[in-house]
This record gives sequence, C-alpha cells and structure tokens, in this order.
Amino acid sequence: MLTTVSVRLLDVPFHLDRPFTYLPPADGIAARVGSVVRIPFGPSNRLVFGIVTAIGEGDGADLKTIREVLPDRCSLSGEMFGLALFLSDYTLCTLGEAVRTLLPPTLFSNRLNVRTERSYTPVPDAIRERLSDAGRGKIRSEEVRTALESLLSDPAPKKAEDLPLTPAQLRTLVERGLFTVSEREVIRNPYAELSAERDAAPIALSRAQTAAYEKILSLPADKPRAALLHGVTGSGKTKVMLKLLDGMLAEGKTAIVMVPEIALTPQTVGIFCRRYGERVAVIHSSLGAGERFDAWRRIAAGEVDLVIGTRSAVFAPLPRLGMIVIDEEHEHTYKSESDPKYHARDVASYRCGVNNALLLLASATPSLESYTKAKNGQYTLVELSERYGGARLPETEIVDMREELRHGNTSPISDRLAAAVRETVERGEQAILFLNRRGYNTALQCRACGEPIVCPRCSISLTYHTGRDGGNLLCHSCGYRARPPRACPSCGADALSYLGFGTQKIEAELSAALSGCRVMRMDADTATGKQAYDRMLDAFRRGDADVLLGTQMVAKGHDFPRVTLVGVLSADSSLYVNDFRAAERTFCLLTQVIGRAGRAERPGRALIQTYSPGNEILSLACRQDYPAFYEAESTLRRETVFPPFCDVVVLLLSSADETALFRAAKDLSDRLLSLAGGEYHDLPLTAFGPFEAQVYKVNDRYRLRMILKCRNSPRLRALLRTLTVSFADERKVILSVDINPLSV
DNA sequence: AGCACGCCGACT
DNA sequence: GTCGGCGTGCTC
Repeated sequence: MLTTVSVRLLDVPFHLDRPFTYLPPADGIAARVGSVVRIPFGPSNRLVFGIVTAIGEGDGADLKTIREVLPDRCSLSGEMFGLALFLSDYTLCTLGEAVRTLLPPTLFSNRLNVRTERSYTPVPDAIRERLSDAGRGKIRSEEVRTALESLLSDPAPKKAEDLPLTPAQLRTLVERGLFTVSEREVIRNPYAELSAERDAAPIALSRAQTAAYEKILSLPADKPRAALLHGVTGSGKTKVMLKLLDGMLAEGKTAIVMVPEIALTPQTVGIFCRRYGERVAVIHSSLGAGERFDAWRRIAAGEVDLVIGTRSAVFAPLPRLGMIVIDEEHEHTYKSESDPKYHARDVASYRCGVNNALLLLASATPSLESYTKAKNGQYTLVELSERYGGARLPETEIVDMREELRHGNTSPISDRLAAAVRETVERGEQAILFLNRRGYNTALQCRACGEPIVCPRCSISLTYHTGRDGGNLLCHSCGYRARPPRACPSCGADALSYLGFGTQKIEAELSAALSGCRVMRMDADTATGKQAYDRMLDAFRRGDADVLLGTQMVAKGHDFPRVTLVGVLSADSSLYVNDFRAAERTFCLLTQVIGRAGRAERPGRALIQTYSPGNEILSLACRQDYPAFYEAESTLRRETVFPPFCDVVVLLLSSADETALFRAAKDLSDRLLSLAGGEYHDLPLTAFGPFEAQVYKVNDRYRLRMILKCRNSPRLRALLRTLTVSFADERKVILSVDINPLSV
C-alpha cells in the first residue's frame, strides 16, 4: 500500500470539480490537507494548481505524481480549508473558486511579488589595501557609495556624495568581488505610520452604552454568540465596539471589523491603528497585489490581532478568532454580486460558529433578516436609543410635487425647497441635496414615433450626460458611449425630447435659480475613485461649497456640523422600483439622509419631495420610526412570501446566442421540475419562469431567469448543485446561481 | 477550462 | 491538393 493524495483542481468547471488521486512527491515538502500543489493534468500533462483534500492509501497503479507542494505559508490552514468547503457549498461555486477567494492572487503567479531589500557587505580581502576598519557590516544600497569613499584613502569629491550608485554600478562592484550581496524579504504595511501615533485612552461609556456593553459581555464566552446592536447614528456604537475589542485583544484573541467600502476612510482606519498599533492590518479593494499578499502573510503568520476592512476582510486567516464586527450591517455592499456570491454576514456567522466567537452586527436601520433573527432570539438584541449631546432629529416635511405642478412649477426643485436652500445659504449654513440618478437627462425619446434611444448592446435607455465636448449618451450598464443623434434613429423625425433629470441637470438649475450659491456635485462622474470622494467631502466640510448635491454617496459622509438642511429631490425614484427590497432601501436611505441635518447644536430641517405624499414608508422614515417600519414591512414580506420568510434563488442563464439560450432555458426548467417532483419531492419549493431578466440584454448577451422560493438547506443546495453540474458541459450558455440576491 | 481528434470550406 | 473553422470528448 502506498500513500495517495486526493486533489481538487482550482481552475476547472463544475463537472471537473471532484477529487483526482495523485502520488506524493518523492522529495520536497510533505502534502497535507489544505496544501496548494502543482500537478500534471490531461494528456499533455500541463501543470495546473490544485488543493489537497485528503491523504489516503491505495495501490498507486496508474497514478501521476504531484510536481510541487507549495510551502505552508502559501497554503490554507485547517480552519481556512473548512471555510473553503463551506463557501463552495453555501454559494454553489467550485471548490477552486472558493480557494482562490481565500488566497491572495499573487500566490499563483510565477513571481511572488515579494519586496526585498538588498544589503552589501564589503569583502575585506579584495579591497584590503584600501580598507580601513569602517564598513565591515551590512549596508543598504544607498550607503555603498559613502562606504566606498570612506574606505578609499583619498577624500572623495564632495559633489557626487548624494547620488546613490546605479544598479549597474552596484552589480559591477559585486561582480569584481568587492562586495557580497544578500537579500531579505520586506513585508509592507502601508498603514504603519498611522500606527506610530498611539492613542489607547480608556473608553468612557455612558450609562446606556455601559448597559449595552455589559449585555453583550454577559453572553457565554465558550459558545458561538451573536448580538445585533441597534442604535441610531451618534448613539456611540463605535465606543461599545472598541471597548469589546479592548477586552477581546487583551485576552489574546483576534478580531475582524468590517465596514462598508465608503466608510473605510483614513479617519476610520486611524482610530484603530492609533489604538492597536502595528498589530492592525487593513484590507480593501484598492490594495495592490503585493500589499494584499503582505497583509495576508502578516495575518496568517499571527503578526496581526485586528483586521479592519471591507467585505473580503471576512476571509482574513486570523488564528484565535474571537470576534467579527459588521458595522452598518444592512449595507448591500456586504453581498458579493460576482462569484462566489456570498454574503459577508453568512460567512461571519459560520466562522464565529467554528471558533466560538462573538458576531456583532451594528446598524441604525438593521436589515429585515437580522432584526427578525434578533426578535426570534437567534441574535441578542441590544438597543441603544439615546443620542449623545442631546442632538435632536431634524424637523421633516413632505413636499407634494403634484401641488407644485398645479402651481405651474415644472422644475424638479419645488419652490419650498428652493426657498429653504436660499435661506440656509444666506444664514451661512450648508445644505445637502440628494438625488438617486446621475447624468443630465435620464432618457431620449422620439415624440413622433415614441421610440426611446436604447443602448445597442443592452436593453436599457441611454442617459444624456453634458460635457465640454457637447455631451454624450451613456449606457449605465455597459459603459457604451455615443454622440446624441440629431434625428430619431428609428423614424428619422427631428423630434427627440430629453426626459427626466439627473444630478447634472439639477446642478445647472440650482446654479441658475440661486445665483452666487456654490454647488458641489458628487456622483460617480465627479468623484472618480476613493481619493476624489474623500477630498470632496473634506472640501465641503471646510466650507468650500454651500450645497452638496449628489447620489447615494452624499447620504453616507461623516459629520457635517454646518449642514442644517437636507433635501430629497425624488423620494419616489427608489420607492417604485420593481423589487421586493425597494421599501427597505428607501427607508434606510431616507433615514440616513435625513440624519445628516442638524447633528450639532443647530436644529436641522429636511424636505422630502414626492408625488405620493401619503406613502407610509415615507412618513415612517420622516419620523425615523424603525420599529413601526419593521412591523409594516415584515407583515408584507410574510404575506407575499419573501425573505426573511423564505429564501429566493435566482437561476440566470445568459448567452450571446438567443436560440441556444431558449433551448437551454427549456432544458433547465425540465430538469429542475423533474428533480423537484422526483428525487427532491420532499423539498417545499415554488419555481417561476423562465422569463426575461429585468434587463434582457447586457453587453450583447441575452438573459433569461428562473426564480425559486424555498428554504435554504443542505438539501436545496444539493439539488442546485446537481443542476449546476449537469449544466457545466453546455458550451454557449452560462448558468449562474444566486441565493438571496440583492434584488429580485 | 484546455487540449486533442475529426470532419468540411477558401486558399498558398 | 492543404490550412483551419469549431463540434465532441477526455482529463487521476
């Protein structure tokens, strides 16, 4: 009997996502479960990556041999391997996709992207005749010239002293045997300087905060536990979190803190780095490959106690994990929309379960899913309702836009809002205006034939954006760009009208209506990249503009003490989206935007423009009444059978070949119904479709969907996996499965 | 996925 | 007469 090794390949489709057996390499590193290996595969024995899933015994006949076992620091620990298995099961991706999600991409490239620092050591024999006692030790490349000069008896020409030697000159010195060179790996920590300035002052909690802290602390520490910290903005959730972290790290445990991308500012990171010093790692999307690898290595090597980051930080390979915090847990950015389509909350819950760790969810407007779990006792509900400093909620008014139309005001800005902005600016205060649509006009339509202008690659309208070049039509789905036509492309009539309004048009209208008022527009077109976003928020806070006009991103900035007015230009735009979460999203968004006004001693005011002033969600958001919103919305979800009262699976088929797509959809539907009625007849499940996706064509690919309402369970996932595997040999059509997607 | 083998159109 | 299109089949 010989030792054999079960390997799963990393880069293969579903029908190859099964174990292959190999012989261990004769020499080199021993393979263990979780080791990343390179193996010969297929008739041409091309080398591919795999992961070891089991060690066993066999007669070894006809087996190929593992070519290379990567070192442990480039492989998965036992816990992380378990996490990979969980992820592939839970999100229906291949094990390889899951493994690649847990390991930094650099690990698979030929070059490891390790930064090295070279040191030079003088060779005494070779330069003995000119050598003094100085410079016997290792020196850095920049110091070689100085060292050489000090070694030479002649004083060096002074003018050349600053110039470090070129790589070629250094190489010559080494080739001639005057110096030897040695390399040392340097692990980058781009946040090291933030850690240098320490602030570890004890956290002083208010009575309410102490009660919240103690309630969480009283949960049995030898079991997995989860708490939902429900507290309005400004109630001190962060202080409670820091106090818990202090205790956790003092016990020798480690922790992950997740924040939405938009909140991962230098200020936020600074709080943690100053408090916990160099044993902090930051993980976010704009890290370079090398930096990402270095952060991963520091964490896996046990050099880090606290990881702060966005969604993917939930995969940080921390040993001794004691706590995972998800701040603003309702945020949609915690759900991945690309493979593997995981929700950070589910992953965090799994990891806390395995490690007997504490899962702490925090939000002012918790997701319906989490609040329901809290009400059912699966999570401990911790309420933190006081605002510190006695800050009051802004006075909120609903503006009936139908009334405005009756008065002959066709502008998207009501007279009342315009007046309020003017008064605010005249008082030397600031206003935030929120509109969930970028661009100038939302669509172009022909008045003669009625045809809108749609993207040639997608089935959505193009949006007109102004610009120095006379403006462009843009597709917000695929990025297609075209000059606006003079005549209708369908009928040729010279009758194109521009419909709707976006942030650009509002900017123009505001500047016209309120002369001398400085408007700053912030949307995906002006705040390109994180730095621009931070810069704009800073500039606004400093007072460089009177009005901040923008999309979602203005709702989530930090404190603006001088903002006393908030205007929501069209509350309806997110309310009447055809999606079961529309009301929840609207409530969260309005609650947040309204909360921007009057956070300091000055009273705030919020104006909400709408064509449906009687809408209940709007009035609940105006009152910031979360419990009432929860009751209303959960009743509706229960009646219509939507999450959290069931799970929803979207099966999306896409293809550039429409005929193949329809054939595949019929096939999928047949297979699903036969499985659901046969082998899985015990599984309560309702199937809808196939029908066209909301946007039927994206980037020249046609899309059909099926929707399943059911309970997520191992058995459901087994059914879905069977479908996925049986579909994997389809060549032209891609099937993607999303359990509980963001919108349905 | 990749890479073989295998059978039909326009070209040195 | 061949080069090359991508349909089909296989991978420890």
